[in-house]
Amino acid sequence: MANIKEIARIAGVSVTTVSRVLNNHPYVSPQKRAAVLATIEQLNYTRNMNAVHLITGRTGAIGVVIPNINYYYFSAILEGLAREALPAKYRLILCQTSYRPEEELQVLDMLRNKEIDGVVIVSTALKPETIEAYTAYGPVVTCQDSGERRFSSVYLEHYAAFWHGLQYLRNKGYRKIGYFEGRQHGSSSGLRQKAFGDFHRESGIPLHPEWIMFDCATEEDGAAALDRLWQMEERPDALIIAGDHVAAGLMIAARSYKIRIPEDLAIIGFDNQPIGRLLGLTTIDNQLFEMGAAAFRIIHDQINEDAPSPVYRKLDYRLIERTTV
Amino acid sequence: MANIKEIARIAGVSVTTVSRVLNNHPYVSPQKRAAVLATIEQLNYTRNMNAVHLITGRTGAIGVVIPNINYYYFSAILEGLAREALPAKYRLILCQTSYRPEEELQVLDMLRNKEIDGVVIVSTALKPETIEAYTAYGPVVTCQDSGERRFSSVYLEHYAAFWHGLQYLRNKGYRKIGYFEGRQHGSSSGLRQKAFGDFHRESGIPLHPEWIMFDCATEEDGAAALDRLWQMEERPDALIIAGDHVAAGLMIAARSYKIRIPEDLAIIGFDNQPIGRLLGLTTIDNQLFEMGAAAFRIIHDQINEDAPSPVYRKLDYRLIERTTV
DNA sequence: TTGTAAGCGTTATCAA
DNA sequence: TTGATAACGCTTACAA
Repeated sequence: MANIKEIARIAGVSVTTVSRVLNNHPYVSPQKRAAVLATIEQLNYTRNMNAVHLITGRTGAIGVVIPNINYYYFSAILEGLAREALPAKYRLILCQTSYRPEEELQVLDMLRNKEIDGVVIVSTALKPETIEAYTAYGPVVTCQDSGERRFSSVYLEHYAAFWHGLQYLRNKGYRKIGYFEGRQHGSSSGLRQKAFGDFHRESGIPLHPEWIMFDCATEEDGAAALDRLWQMEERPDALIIAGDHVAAGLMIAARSYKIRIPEDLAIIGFDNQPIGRLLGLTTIDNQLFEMGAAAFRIIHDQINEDAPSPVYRKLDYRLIERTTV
Repeated sequence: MANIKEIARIAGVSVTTVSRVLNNHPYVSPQKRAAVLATIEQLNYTRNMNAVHLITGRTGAIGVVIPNINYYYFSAILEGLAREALPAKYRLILCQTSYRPEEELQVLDMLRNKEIDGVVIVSTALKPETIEAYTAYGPVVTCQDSGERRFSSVYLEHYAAFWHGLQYLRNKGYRKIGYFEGRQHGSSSGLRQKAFGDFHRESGIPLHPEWIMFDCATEEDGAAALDRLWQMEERPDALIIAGDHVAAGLMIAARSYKIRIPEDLAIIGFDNQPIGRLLGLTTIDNQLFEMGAAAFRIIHDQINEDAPSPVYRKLDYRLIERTTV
């Protein structure tokens, strides 16, 4: 493949001039510019971007740490990210980590290696301290609340949002509340668990630990959790479920038990997913698209600063009343 | 940041020796190796990968052209791709294109620019001729049948699979068949449409064009298409639906019409998605994970050849009988 | 087993 | 407005 030197030679100019044409710099006469462009065309030339990255110290790429692209929660954030990043001419390097720390560190190491200009951590198993150590190499944004750390974050107040949902159930008269959750140990999940505990304590409603089901990640997990619940002697009359798709699985399974919703069992979901809309699921919207979009905007701003201070951006939640409560 | 020269200077060796240590080459004495490693540790050094990419002409990255990560069909292929690529130490550069040719060309241009070592095209709006032009710059694999082109492909026989599904419906006694499809103009979708037409012609079953619903991409589209269908005077007694999630949306909506499945309406889906499993949806499995995995394996093999011949890998489909037919 | 030096293909600097 | 030439940070002949 031709390189810039060859273009220069054939066009009868210096490599500097070719470079200027390539980068739309001023101070190139129309004649030379035309000659260069013609030669580029003729030789079907394009730059070797690795050389550009080397000398400029920039790559125009953002690394994305994401546990699983298959789940709505993550893919919606990613979608928001992509919608902002691609028009801004940034590429996204995706790393699906399944919460494996080695994989997550690999992306952070890419920042160190200069392969990427910044990192967006959608969800992680890493400790905040570990992430902080990498901020020396470039901007890092997480999509979860990590407190006032030395890196930026865009986050939803999971504690308040969950509390709001529980309060809503209580106001509607429900006193026996079950809870389906994804990961047991996770930043956002931990906040929701705390809200669940604190709410019961403060409102004096007795908490049934056996009605808390962890590891509900898929529709089928939701269905299976209902099976377990319905084998119990005492059952809840309402459920709060992290993830509308899990709630959807449960609702579908509920039919075979002839459970009427909300008469026998009220349900409130989380994420405002399309499947929940279809099922009339009452849910809490948490602005997933905006989360991704905001994360990119922060990274983008910070890439051009030399010692950026971390930004903490809180997103609002919103209860969407439909027909399951 | 420190560079290889500085490491060499401080460790008291040449840059070559440092490079050898970095790349685990033989012929380095234990003493020097130790000294180099100690210095690397001490200065918290890592390579600038852009320089490595420049000199080696490799980047260890694969570009992925994917219309939308949010849809199961695509994300499942991506998942399969990631499962093979990441352990092989390849990174995936994801470009969500929404079938915009400019975006798709951008990925192919990255191949030209040496930013990536190969391209996997999950689904595309580009003409095969356009793609062929880029094979000069590196290996390209598509996940759809493009005929015997100058690039590789992993594909499902959509025509045969769809025919199989239609035949199955016919054998079960259904003669009034409707059809929900995603994109009207698409490579795989075109094959399915042709199968639908040919099947009716050959079997003498009258085809009702009004029962063909295009642009069914989401659960809600499936529900809406049922609405339209149920306003008609004459209705089908069976449906073949490209995409289990669309079928799922329809099944959920069917409840409010009190439609019994399969007594009033039989349904056969496509993709074997989890939501379909939950609903007992009869479907056609098309090995999406394997499709992604195979695509990577082909790319991976071809990266090391200098003039690789295209590989055409056909995947098997399988009808999964459940309860909706 | 080690080191010198020549690339890789760009952009940046500085002088003309 | 132009062009030599020096970076950028690494790998790899080739020589020792």
